Formats: sequence, structure tokens, C-alpha cells
Amino acid sequence: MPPDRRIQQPSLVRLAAEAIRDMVLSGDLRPGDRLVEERVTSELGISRPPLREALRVLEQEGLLVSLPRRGVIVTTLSPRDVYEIFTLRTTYEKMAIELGVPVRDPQLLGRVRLALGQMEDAAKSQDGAHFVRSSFEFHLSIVGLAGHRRLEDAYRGLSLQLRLYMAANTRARAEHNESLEANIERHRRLLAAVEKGDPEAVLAELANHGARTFLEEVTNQAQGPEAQQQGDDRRATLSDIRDHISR
Amino acid sequence: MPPDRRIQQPSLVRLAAEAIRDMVLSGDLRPGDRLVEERVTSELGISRPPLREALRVLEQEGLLVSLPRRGVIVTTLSPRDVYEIFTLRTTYEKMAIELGVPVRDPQLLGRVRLALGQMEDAAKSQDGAHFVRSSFEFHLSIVGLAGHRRLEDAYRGLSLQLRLYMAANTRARAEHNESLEANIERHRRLLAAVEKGDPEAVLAELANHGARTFLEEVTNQAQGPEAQQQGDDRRATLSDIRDHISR
DNA sequence: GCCTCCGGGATTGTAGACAATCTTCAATTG
DNA sequence: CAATTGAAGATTGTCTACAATCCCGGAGGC
Repeated sequence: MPPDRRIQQPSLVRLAAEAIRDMVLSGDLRPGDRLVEERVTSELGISRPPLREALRVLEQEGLLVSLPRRGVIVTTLSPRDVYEIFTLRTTYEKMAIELGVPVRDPQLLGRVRLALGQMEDAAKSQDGAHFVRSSFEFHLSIVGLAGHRRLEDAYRGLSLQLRLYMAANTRARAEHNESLEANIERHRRLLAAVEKGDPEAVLAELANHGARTFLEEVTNQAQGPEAQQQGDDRRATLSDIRDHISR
Repeated sequence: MPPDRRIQQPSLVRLAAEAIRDMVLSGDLRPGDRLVEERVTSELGISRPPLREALRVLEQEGLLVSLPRRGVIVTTLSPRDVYEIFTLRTTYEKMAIELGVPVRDPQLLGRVRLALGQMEDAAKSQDGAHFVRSSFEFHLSIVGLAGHRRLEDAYRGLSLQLRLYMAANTRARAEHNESLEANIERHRRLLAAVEKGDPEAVLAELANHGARTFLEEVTNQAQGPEAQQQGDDRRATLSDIRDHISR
């Protein structure tokens, strides 16, 4: 069976979802910001039906929250949320390493190396946004070694939420950007461990990997039973809307 | 903060999604079946925009696959897919046990006991569908012990796909239904291990848990590198549409 | 006889408009 | 003066209709 090369013009739903996703991840839209449908349609030059479908997609991805009869807002992440994202992400990576290392299909490694190369390029040209994207692609390609589509999809979705958090959080961004060279070096060691085919070594590298230290610190406060909020902490409150007027 | 008692009339999107989800899980719609929008709208008595939004939601849940310009069909699960669902599910359960056992909030146990009670009721009245639902709710409530919303959501989504598979697969259903009493007994032991607060014991119970044996058998053929299909095995082929006329 | 190339019908993709609901804010009342 | 109520504006939820695209069958040519 040849690879599926069918071309297909992307629907407005897909394009709109992509555009809004970029707005959110770039920090153009901040958590809590409300998205008024008519405003967005005029901005994107489309009508409301495809926009609403796109909003549903992004809601399922966890980037937006919809309040019935009240519109959608950009997801607000509590410390507890960050804790959840962090722990789940670690579990995914662990599973991926166990399934995917040592690597069976050498072609999969090409994707990892490519991402690392893009990280190096971005570091050279001091392109912070590109560096972050490449870094996520690197980790995603590591998870891809497992050849487990659902695992990769789930990991990708979680990464989106993590990027949402980083986009809104100056400190998280700074941490990720600081000492690009050291950051890249860690990724090199990770790749080396993967190439050596030693799962334990890879897991060890991941354990003390970059953003980890920072994230652990941030999320420590959210651990434990007492940190669990009473209400639905994913449903943004009304004040979240009031406080943020859509651009 | 008092519990959120806001009433809100469900939108047609939510209702439609629920209705179609039920059709899929009940086996009323079978994998590969095509969903023609206008036909479904007239059946549900709604118009196309809300229906399309509902379809997007179900697509994100993995129950439907959308082929651009060609409509939507019920997801067809390959052995590889079942393998993925099975492995991910195991990982989720393991993570949940590690985080949630011993149980901190006794109230969480009530949910588990309730589900077990419903399983017993269903067994008594020989209500197979109810038994399956209760069984899934039991496992979901076990995962809920972790107090990890994203984990529970992910697990719920995966369970939907597993139920899709079981709805279409006579053998899987039979396995699940056979010896209801023994099945319930396994769940009782699981609950007992949870109540004892011993994570290892719970994991051991899960390891040789019911459907496991069957699923492992089914999915063994899908493991290993050679089982990975070349193309996109989640994208149904054109013939899938031709072969199935919408009810 | 098989392949290619059209139309016709069916279906999806999108637009614009109406109805229902919510929020806001000012007027009223205690 | 604080609390409540009601009306106007804004926004979401839904519907009908039109445009674009695809599938399928038949006619024509090699």
C-alpha cells in the first residue's frame, strides 16, 4: 500500500482551528480571554458555522472552555492543572520509552535528529518561538518511537496545553530559553541514550531533564489531597469573563 | 465554595452527540457505517449546524472518522488499534493506582461501591447492556481514585473506543458476559485490595483481570514492528464507505 | 472490449438571517 | 441608600438556503 498522498484542500474548520490555536499558543490570546464569535469571524473572514466547529475542536483539545449560552474563553490553568499535565506527560514518556527503545525502525530516529537540528538552528538565529516549537517536536518524536498512534496523539494534546501555559507564563518561557546551548546539550544526551538502545538510560536522562526542575517546583504546591479544589476547576468562573475583554 | 448547581438546558449539540454516541456504542451503527448528515438530521429532528458540531466532538473522541468532502463514518478498529487501546488503558490504570491507592478521600470509594452494586443489580436482572455500562463505570471510578481529572478524562475516552469495539464484536461481548458472577467476584477482590490500601495487590488483581486474557489474545497478533501498517490505519478507506449503506 | 471523458444527482461546505437567552444598567421600591 | 426588577442591547443557538465538490453511470473513442 503506497503512502496516502491524496491532496485535499483544508476546510475552513481546519484552517480556523489552526489560526486560533496559533493565537492561543503565541500568547496573542491569553487564558481567560473571551472569544466573541462574530468578532473572530470578521477577523478571519469566515462565517460562524465553520468557526463554531473549529471552537468545538479546540475545546476538545483543552485549549478552550465553553460556557453554555455564555461563549468560549481560553482555558485558565490552575497549579493543579499544571500538576496534572506534568504527571501525565511523564507517564506518557515513560510508556513510550518502554515500548520504543531500543528503536526498531531507524527511520523513526531521523525525525528525532531532524528536530534536534531545528533546535540548533533556532538557537543560532535566536528565534525563541521556533526553539520552543522544535523542542516540543523533539519530545514528540521521542514519544513517536513507540509507534503508538494514540499515545502520540495524547502526548501531542497534552503538549498543547503545556505550551498554552508557557505562552502565558513569562517565567516558564524564560526557564525554557535560558542557556539554549545547555538545553540542547541535554537533548543530545537524550538522543545518544536512545541510540544506544538503553531504556533505563533514557529514562534517567528524562528524569533530570530541563524544564522538569522548574515544573516540579511550580507544581509541588498543587500535589497532595489538600490541593484538590472543591468545584470544577476547569470551568472558568464568570469573573474570568468579566475581567477580560476580547481584543 | 458550594457545589455548582447551575441548571443549564443542554444544547442540541450535546444532545445530538449523546444520541449518536449511544447509537454507536449500542451497535445500532456499526464500524464503517456512513453517516449522511441530512439523514441523521431528519432522524434526530435538528438542523445540520448543530449536528456537524456534534460530529466534530465525536470525531475528537475517536468514535467517528471524517473524510474531507466525503462525509463521516464510524471508526473501524484494526487489531493494531485494539492493541493500542489495551496498552494505553493498562498504563492509565497503573498510574491511577499509584496515585490513588491508598485512598485519601473515603467519598471516592463510595462511587466504586455504587458501581459494583449496579453490576450486581444488572447481573440479577440479566441486563447485559447495563452490566457492561456498570463494569466500565466501576473501572472508571477506580481510575477516579487518583483525583486526576485529565487522567480520568483520557481513560473515559479510551473506554468509549473499547466499548465501540465490544459493541461490534460478538466474541468480546460474550467474553464479558460469561459467568457474570465470577466477573463480579473479580471486581469484589479488586475493591477489597483497594480498601486494604495496597497498590501492589490492586495491580496484581488488575493483571489477571477478566477481559484481559481475551484482549491479550486478540491483540498479540498486532504487537511487534511488523504489525505496523504502512498507511494511515485510522483513516478508513473509500471501500469502507461503499460497503456500508447508511441505515 | 476497455478506457476516458463528461453530465446528473447526491452530499458536504459555507453563508446569512432569525430566535432565544443572557448580561447590563438604569429606574423603582422598601 | 441598598436591593430588586424590568427593559434594551449584545451574544449565542439554531435554521434555511445556496455554492462547491464528489460519486456514479453512460456515451464516445481507441
